[in-house]
Amino acid sequence: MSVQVLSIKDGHAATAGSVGLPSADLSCLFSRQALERFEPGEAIFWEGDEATHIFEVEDGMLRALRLLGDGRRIIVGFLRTGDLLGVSLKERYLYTVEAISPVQLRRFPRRRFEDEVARDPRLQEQLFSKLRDEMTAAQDQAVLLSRRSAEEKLANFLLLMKERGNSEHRAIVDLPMTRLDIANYLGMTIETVSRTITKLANGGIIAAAGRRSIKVLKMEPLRLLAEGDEGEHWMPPLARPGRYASANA
Amino acid sequence: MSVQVLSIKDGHAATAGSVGLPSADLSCLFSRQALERFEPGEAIFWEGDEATHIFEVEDGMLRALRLLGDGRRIIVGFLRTGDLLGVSLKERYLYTVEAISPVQLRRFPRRRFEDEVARDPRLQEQLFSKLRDEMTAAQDQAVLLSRRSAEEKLANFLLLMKERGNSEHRAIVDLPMTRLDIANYLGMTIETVSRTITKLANGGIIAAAGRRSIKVLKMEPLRLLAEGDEGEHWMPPLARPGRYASANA
DNA sequence: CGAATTATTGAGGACCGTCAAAGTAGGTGG
DNA sequence: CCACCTACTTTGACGGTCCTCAATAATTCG
Repeated sequence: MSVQVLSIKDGHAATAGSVGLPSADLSCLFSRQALERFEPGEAIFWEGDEATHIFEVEDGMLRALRLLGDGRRIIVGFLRTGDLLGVSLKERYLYTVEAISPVQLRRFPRRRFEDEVARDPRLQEQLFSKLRDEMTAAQDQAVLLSRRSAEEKLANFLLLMKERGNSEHRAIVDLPMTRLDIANYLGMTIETVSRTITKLANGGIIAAAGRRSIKVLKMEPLRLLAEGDEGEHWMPPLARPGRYASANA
Repeated sequence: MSVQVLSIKDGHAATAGSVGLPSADLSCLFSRQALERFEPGEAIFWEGDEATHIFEVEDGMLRALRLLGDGRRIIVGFLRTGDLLGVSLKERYLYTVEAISPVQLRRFPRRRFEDEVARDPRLQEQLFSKLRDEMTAAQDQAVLLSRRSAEEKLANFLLLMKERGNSEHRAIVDLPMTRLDIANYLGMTIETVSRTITKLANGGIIAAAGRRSIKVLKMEPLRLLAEGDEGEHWMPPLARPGRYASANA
């Protein structure tokens, strides 16, 4: 396919593949880096710090957050095993990242990362793919936030966490983050998060299994709630209120 | 610093620097393409369409929107002169784009675009930069949507539109989009948008100059509103309610 | 086991969404 | 050129949802 290229940098000769595949995978860049551990609550970096490194999450869950002028806290995303951290940045990190559960990750200098990527079309392709995923996630959050009711938001959140959960076959959704994290991700208060969970539990749609995990009992009603098809299929047979937005063209 | 590398790919030799500037600018790719015109309301492409082209906006304003299952309309962004359209995509467009004002743009086949970019490190750099900008915009919208009050959201929106406005020196903010567009961008209703504008006007912070433009009279109060420092500096001297979110680490 | 943190539940009220109607452009045809 | 029609915007009244404040309950960790 493509001719192998010997890349030379700062006097160091770095083979870009030699015998087997070049650097078949972005992860290969990280695989030789030391494994670092972070305890829950610890920060990996802060919003505004100079963006010197890219990270790959080996294990655990993290939260990315921004602090507003008045002290309000906004969670812009949750990171899990396999996620790359810091690829979408210019000179400075634009959010703080903290460990939620015990975390293991590997770091790679941003400069070298960019050099390596610029050098290998396969890595380029993978990086673009990651960036597009991140874009999609950011837009999905925007869509999520513009959902109207608390129920709708939470239903969507649960489905999101379920899809990305490792135990794919089970109906158990892991929620390592606190209620405050959820609230700050969905743009509501912890009280409303709590009340909405209770409400869904009373409706028989979910069941709280411990505080940090939830079991989905009825998948379809949850999906319908998430799509905005409120009521109609579960507990209180409320009259369906009118529609929200109208098309205009 | 680092040794120049001649990269060879698929038998094509691409100079990474050579004499002059290769294709100095991403825009150069588009400059030879035919200029296309769209009238207000016309769609450039639809969500779900196969993503065959990349576009560069020459003139005018567009909206990018997604339709939810229940017919709700969500505006995920506004595009202006100079913006690239479709770079963050995989196989399919993930939103519909429609002209708001009369629009002129140029299109470029996505395949060729990607080839060209893969070939020239300078274009790569520029593309990454564009992608990062788009990322930042998406995240900023998420932050905007998680703002609490309508006033806060609208103040932020006005400042956003002002910054990106062409008449940088004036206090006039152009709003070519309808109230419905604004509402669907901020996650509220047209009535609330309208009421909030009236409220700001009554407070002497802005003045409506025609239907589609607004004059900012007092910059500082607007900034404070945008930051969540509500009241305190303008009309009704309300008691400041308690804080919303608390830190937790 | 006790202290601190996190989660749940309750009561009250503000804000914004809903429904409804009037007002304003803007455009087309008589 | 004005009348009329349509689309958009503004304003009003009302009710529901969710935020605020507050107290209690459940967990975690020393």
